[in-house]
Amino acid sequence: MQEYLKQQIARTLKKLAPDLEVPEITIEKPRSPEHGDAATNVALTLAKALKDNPRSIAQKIADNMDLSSGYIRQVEVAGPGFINFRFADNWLADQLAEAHKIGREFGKGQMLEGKKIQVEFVSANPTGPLTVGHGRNAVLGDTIARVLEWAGANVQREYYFNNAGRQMRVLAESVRARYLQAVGDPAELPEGGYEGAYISDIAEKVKQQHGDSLLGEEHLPVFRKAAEEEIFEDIRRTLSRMNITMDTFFNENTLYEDGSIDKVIATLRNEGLVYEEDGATWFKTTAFGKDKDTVLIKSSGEPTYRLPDIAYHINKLERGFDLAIDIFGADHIATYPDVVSAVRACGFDSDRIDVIVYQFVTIVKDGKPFKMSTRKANFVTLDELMDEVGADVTRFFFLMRAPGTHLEFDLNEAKQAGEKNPVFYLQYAHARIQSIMRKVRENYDFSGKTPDFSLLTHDSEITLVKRILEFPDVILLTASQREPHKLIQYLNELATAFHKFYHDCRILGEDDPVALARTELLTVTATVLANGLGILGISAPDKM
RNA sequence: GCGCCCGUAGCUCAACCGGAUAGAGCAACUGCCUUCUAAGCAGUAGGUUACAGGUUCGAGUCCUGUCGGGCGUACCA
Repeated sequence: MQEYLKQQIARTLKKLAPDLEVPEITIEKPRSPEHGDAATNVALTLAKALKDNPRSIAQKIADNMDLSSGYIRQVEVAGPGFINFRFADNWLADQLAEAHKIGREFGKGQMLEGKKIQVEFVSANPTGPLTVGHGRNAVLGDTIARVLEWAGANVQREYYFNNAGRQMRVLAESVRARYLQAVGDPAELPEGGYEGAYISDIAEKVKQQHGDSLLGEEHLPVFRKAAEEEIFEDIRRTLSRMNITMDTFFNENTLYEDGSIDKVIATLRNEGLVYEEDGATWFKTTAFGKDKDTVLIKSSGEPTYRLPDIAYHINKLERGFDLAIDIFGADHIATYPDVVSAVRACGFDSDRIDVIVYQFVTIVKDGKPFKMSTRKANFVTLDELMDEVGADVTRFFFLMRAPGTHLEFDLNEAKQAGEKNPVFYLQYAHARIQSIMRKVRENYDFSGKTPDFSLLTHDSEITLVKRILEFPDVILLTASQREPHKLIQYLNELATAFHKFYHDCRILGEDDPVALARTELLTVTATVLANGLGILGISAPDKM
């Protein structure tokens, strides 16, 4: 519908002012229903270019539009120069019939048809279980991937990790220390070692497998490997509980082995952006407006994480993705401009990299902010959270708010959320419909009959139909802005429209034609709810 | 100190990249179950959009400054 209106308006403008360059026309759904079903502000934006007042322009457009299709019932100039449209009922009925025919696929779009997109997320190094802090990243990444798929894209979910650095060495030493303790050796955790109980669990497993044959320091790699495998296994299990499956795991080490790292340095050096000083190798970030240059290789010969980051992003583009999306926490906000600068300096199109920065989750426990640290074992794991509130509520909580806002996660509140939780509002709507469907099947036989949606004339029915028809636009909006909370907001409105319908209109007891039209209206409603919840990775139960 | 993000109802958050009367949920108050799930519906109350200027037909949204919070600002990841 939006597209149709845009076309009509553009055509009208061409007719009225042939020389005018047709601007981007935006169609909005007005906040207030009194302003119609759709509105545009083109007249306001064109006032200057046409040297005419907005209302007069709007009136001319309205008078000259071709509405012979019959889809628009009313065109109206209002306020300072908005043009408001009202949809005709037969258009609604036609569109609903179309949605009904499409069935489970309703809402899928082609905006990103043929595009290869990679979403990289979670990317936590295997040093401990995923915490609530990782949750927002994981759920955002997965949901954005899902909605991009609905918009037509071919999406790959990738997890980037590093199993070789200092972190991992300390982790291995920590496991070894616990192992030595377990076999009766009075060892101590290394400085800055990992204190979590899971370290002892891993040590215990190693002990069961190897007995006390690993006393010498040369066996450290065994502990490292055991820790990595155990923890990764754990992470995978947690992700899967949350309905997340990664397509690929990318080991940072690959970039050293295939020479990408050296190539990046060489290319940047060629561009005059790399130099040596104090034994270290520097990247001239001052050339891109930073007040300091950045170390790429430390004087110890060890690269900083920024170097592989650059190589990694180039690698993504070389793999042929039209778009590579990163899900980053606020702590990375200062580093990605360097990566983008370097990628561009190496001759790649950095517009193909898109970074979504989300603000941190503040955990509130017993009314107080709770500072987490993996190393000090001071954290709430995602598993613990899901044990308390379930995967659906966990996902919903992280998706409810815009990524850019600080999210306050009150554990006590989430735990006692129970039936007060907003996710149940959506699930309840779906379950309620299924319950009606069961009753309808017992009382009616609609086999082979086609619904006549023009019988839907009640206000509550019309509102529900309109909401349903917005779904494809919402998918595209959510996909292009990569903000899942917009979908949640929409589903809330849809559920509200349904609950209102439920309150005002009945099926059981109505004559066949009306009952059939309403039943199939609910079939489509349930489909949209299930599709929407599916994109959020949340279940749509048939019973509650 | 400098850079980025944020500040909207008592609380948690929206507001479709500058549009019409700033909206939901929770909490509070009032109604509605002999009829398809009351985990619901209808209603009341709640606001100087942190503050002060500026830009224009029009600002919660853009620019400047102030205040308050978060994150960076490492030869840590």
